[in-house]
Amino acid sequence: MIQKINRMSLVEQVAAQIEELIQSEQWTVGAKIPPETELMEQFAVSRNTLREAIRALVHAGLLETKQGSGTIVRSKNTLDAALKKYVKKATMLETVDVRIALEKQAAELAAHHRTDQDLAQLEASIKACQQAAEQDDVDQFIASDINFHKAVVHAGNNQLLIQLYEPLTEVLYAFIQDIITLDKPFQYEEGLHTDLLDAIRTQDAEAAAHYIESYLKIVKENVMTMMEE
Amino acid sequence: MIQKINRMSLVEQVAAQIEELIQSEQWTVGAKIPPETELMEQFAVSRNTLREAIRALVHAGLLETKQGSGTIVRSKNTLDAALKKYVKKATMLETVDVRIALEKQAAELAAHHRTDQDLAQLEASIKACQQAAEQDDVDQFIASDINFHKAVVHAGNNQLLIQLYEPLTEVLYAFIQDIITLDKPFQYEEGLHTDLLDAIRTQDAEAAAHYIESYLKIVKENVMTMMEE
DNA sequence: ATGGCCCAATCATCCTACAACTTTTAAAAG
DNA sequence: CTTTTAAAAGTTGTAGGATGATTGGGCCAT
Repeated sequence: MIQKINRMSLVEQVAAQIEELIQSEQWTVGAKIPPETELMEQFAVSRNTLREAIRALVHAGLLETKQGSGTIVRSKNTLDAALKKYVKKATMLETVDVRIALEKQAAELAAHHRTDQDLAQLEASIKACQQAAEQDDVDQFIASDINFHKAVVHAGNNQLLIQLYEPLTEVLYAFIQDIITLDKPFQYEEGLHTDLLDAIRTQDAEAAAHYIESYLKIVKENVMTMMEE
Repeated sequence: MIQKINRMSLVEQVAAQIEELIQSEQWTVGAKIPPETELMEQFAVSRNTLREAIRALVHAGLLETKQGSGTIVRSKNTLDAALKKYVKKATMLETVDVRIALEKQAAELAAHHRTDQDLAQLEASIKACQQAAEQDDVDQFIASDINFHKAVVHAGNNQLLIQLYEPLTEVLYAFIQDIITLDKPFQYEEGLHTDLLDAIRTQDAEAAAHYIESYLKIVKENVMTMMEE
């Protein structure tokens, strides 16, 4: 059996290797990578070739270059960057509907697959929400609330779903902030969280999906009223 | 309010312009773009700068270069390429669960927002399935079936959701082929499609979600039995 | 300490040259 | 005239060098 020769261009090879370095966390997010001159030697390619590879990853959102300063690792994967770009362009209403879709499914999966560790994480998130609420710390509360929802999605144990969900949260952060601060003197209804937690704990998928739905229905209504203004 | 100075590099500017050309279909998918020498003049930048811009878009999956031949437009948007890459790496089980999440939500939305045009498209897809089934044309049937599900998602009228769903279908195509050809002498249960169509027509969101769920549960079970082998 | 200046490091852009590959053209062979 | 072969032209890939622009740190005078 004769195989086709895999003729990857040098640029692609270099880019793939750098991606691998980032993926394996040998180059960690936030860290500065070696300067061009050094990388030229290490990869044994010309300046042009190296720069094209780096530029490709910069455009993909994995790296960020600053003239005069250097190049740093910005993100671990491409999908995250691409999704963020798209979510930003989408309307808030569409984003919420997608969030409902993903989070509902995640909650059902969580009810099936949740581990003791997942439950502990969920409880910790709820406790953080309580504390933030007691101290009237709105920012902290939003962060904790989002952490709770992230924990639900993580408990679902579906990597692809997690990858898709993650970028949504960041975009929603600013929005939720608006709702809470604008809408009403913010008060924490703990029941929304604990009901969901109980459903996941007792592995009642149907109830878990129901609670997510009723919670996000409120969010959706807030979005729609905001759009009317 | 002080704004940051927008200091876009030449490469970014060129890349953005090319992306725009592709997005606006002035450069259509499959068509060959002008050679480097020509683009250098048009953008009034050096070859390096132009090449870095093109390379970024090649890496993103929008363009494809072949040495000695030229560069062609490969895809209209970045998300599609990035998602495909990720979905390919994900397990089939995870992919199916994500598909359930998106398609269920889309079906509910479709029940609310469907237009007469959407209904006509759904009916046409069902008819195509029937014809393919009568002629025992498996490939054609799978294509028609996928078209039906795409039509459902499109009827949901959520661009972000559509963007996320689209890449899943391609990956699932080959898989569905395996199920049908391998599992049993393939027979078309028209009820699955018509029930869903009726639910969407009568705007019964709950029933629509239910039919999607029961349909995809079968798919999921097939995936799980295949994985055991 | 503060502000201004210089200097080294680093990325940005441009240029030229050549190699590798593809397509077209034209010549040569039948 | 058709087919084959070879040359030529066109296009992308890689290399190396040169200069400009920006950043960050160190030095010095105030």
